[in-house]
Amino acid sequence: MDGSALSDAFRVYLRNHNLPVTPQRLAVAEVVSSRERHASADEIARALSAGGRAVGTATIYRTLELLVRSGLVMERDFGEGFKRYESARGMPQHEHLFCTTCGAVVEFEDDRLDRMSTLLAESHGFTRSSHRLVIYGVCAACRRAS
Amino acid sequence: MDGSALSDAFRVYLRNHNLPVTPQRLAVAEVVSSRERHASADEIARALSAGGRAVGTATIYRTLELLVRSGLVMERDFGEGFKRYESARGMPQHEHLFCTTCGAVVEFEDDRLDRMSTLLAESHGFTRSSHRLVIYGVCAACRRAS
DNA sequence: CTCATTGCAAAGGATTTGCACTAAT
DNA sequence: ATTAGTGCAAATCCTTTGCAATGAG
Repeated sequence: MDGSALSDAFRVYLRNHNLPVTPQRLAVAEVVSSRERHASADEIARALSAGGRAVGTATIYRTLELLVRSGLVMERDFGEGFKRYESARGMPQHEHLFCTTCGAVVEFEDDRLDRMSTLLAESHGFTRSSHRLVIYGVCAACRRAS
Repeated sequence: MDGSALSDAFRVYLRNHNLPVTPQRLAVAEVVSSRERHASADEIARALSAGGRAVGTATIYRTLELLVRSGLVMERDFGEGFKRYESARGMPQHEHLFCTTCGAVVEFEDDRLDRMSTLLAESHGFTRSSHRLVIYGVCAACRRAS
């Protein structure tokens, strides 16, 4: 039950900002980093409860806000009506494939998209800060099953 | 105050599906098509009230759902916490630039992105149905003002 | 000790739903 | 006449906030 890479980095971040390192904060960070699938606030709450370390809803949201602000976690929105969170890990900018049948998410990187989006923004007078691409479709498993 | 292109098409859609053509439905369609800026449900409600043709919130949402299902209107989400709607008009698939300072939205088309997203999906075993790209940045006007 | 965090419960904003009433066909 | 739509208000869902009790530094 040693700290994950994310919770270690979060600990450092909190210290550097003179913010208390609490077990709740570390627990939330650990759950986010332990999930392969992008977690929603509700899923994080359930995982913590299931592990006997229940954390209040407000604290979960407040911690997620901190994690996002620290740059350690990315906030995602796949149009489901709520947000999902994923560790920023070593993937600085990446895109998502979302299976509209089972909700599976596949990530991938593509340098061309990064460059292209910057150029597209500039050609319309914008200074690009980031972009978000989600491709919707049906994954191989679901296509086979149908 | 004759029907817009959108409300005319909506009328046809409703007839073809044996759904009643009501003044509320046409009014919502007209407001959506009359706005250059993508409208939120709330903005549509205000516009209708301001025009002396107030429509109940529930009806607005139910009508927007119909318009989306008909393919005449597209639902958009710029991460503001609510959805926006825009007439599908003659722009089949297009991308968005979102100014993080003033909220302005600029639309543009790019065939390469369409083709690229299909290929990217296929290379990961997905059958693409659609994609959504939003580039976040600062528009020329806001950059100048800062 | 002092000040920030926690958790609960209440508040909020967007969207949905139940239901008596009204209108379209 | 039938059948579906409308509007209101209550209900839901996700997220935020107020505040007394608690814990970190």
